[in-house]
Amino acid sequence: MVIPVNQLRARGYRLTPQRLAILRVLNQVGTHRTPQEVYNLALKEIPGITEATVYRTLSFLTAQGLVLEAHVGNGQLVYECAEQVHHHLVCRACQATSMVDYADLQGVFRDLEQKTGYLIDSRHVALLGLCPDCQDKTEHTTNGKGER
Amino acid sequence: MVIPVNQLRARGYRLTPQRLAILRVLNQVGTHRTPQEVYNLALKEIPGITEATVYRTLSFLTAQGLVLEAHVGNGQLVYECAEQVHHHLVCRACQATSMVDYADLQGVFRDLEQKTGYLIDSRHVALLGLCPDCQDKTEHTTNGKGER
DNA sequence: TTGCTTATTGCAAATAGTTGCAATAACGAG
DNA sequence: CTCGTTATTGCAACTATTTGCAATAAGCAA
Repeated sequence: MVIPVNQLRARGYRLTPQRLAILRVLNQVGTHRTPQEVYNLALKEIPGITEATVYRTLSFLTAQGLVLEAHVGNGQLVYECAEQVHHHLVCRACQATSMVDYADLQGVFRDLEQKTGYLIDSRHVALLGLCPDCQDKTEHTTNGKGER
Repeated sequence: MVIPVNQLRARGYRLTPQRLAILRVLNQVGTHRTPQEVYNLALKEIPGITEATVYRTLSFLTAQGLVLEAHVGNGQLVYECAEQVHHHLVCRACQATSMVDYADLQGVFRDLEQKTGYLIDSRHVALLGLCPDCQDKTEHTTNGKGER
């Protein structure tokens, strides 16, 4: 993937080593990254980078549309590259995530836009649920705390 | 709305004044509440209640399905009563929210469940976008920072 | 009603995330 | 290449959220 250098500069923003490093980190792997993970990985490239910068850069990149932000499960904020439109299924028991490129969802969004007049830009929705494995496991202990 | 006292007790949990107060707070108004707001309101009923308890109770009630949790906009965690299945459209410019009781979304979820085997229990999805008003406003200044 | 078990709370310390501000450095202009 | 403007960073203080642990009190049984 090509880092959209020009996009940033064209909009009057600056292309700093910190931003490049963070983009590179997010490009490395195709999965979600928490701010802490991003920080640790970026630290290898930019030894002096701070957590504050990572947090600020992540929301900046999100605002610029270069990065997608999602709340996975319990409330963990995660980030990943805004390469293509896709969604996630997250198992609330085992935290497994599957990526869903679900065209139909887009269709529904489009309908919704027509009905409400909203312009929906959620290209990254995380849906909570139970994966097949955990459905089996929790069939008997519905409590989540054991039965005592 | 009736607080489902029995549900909690039946599952072996206890019905404490703190939990009742928090449920009452969330029942008072039909809108989202941040943990801080819940804390402030609960404080009026239970003078000694702590923030830790509020946070713990909110996630407890969420886990029990009595309360819905959603990330609105920027990453604010908000809670509200789990009265019925519905979703939200949140304008990322003016923070306006509209409630959507959108049966079609449920249909899509059902399809997804069939394809993936997941059991989806997201009954509260917040979709980000631009409301009609803000679309007009931002037509000219797409930057969000002025143009300088 | 009294006592017992143990889920839940409050407290305080720990961790996560945000923000103000002065110093730094990107990058366009000359 | 050098300079000036100002976006961005680092630092440190601050706010938000989580967690361990001992004390408390729900709710069952007698």
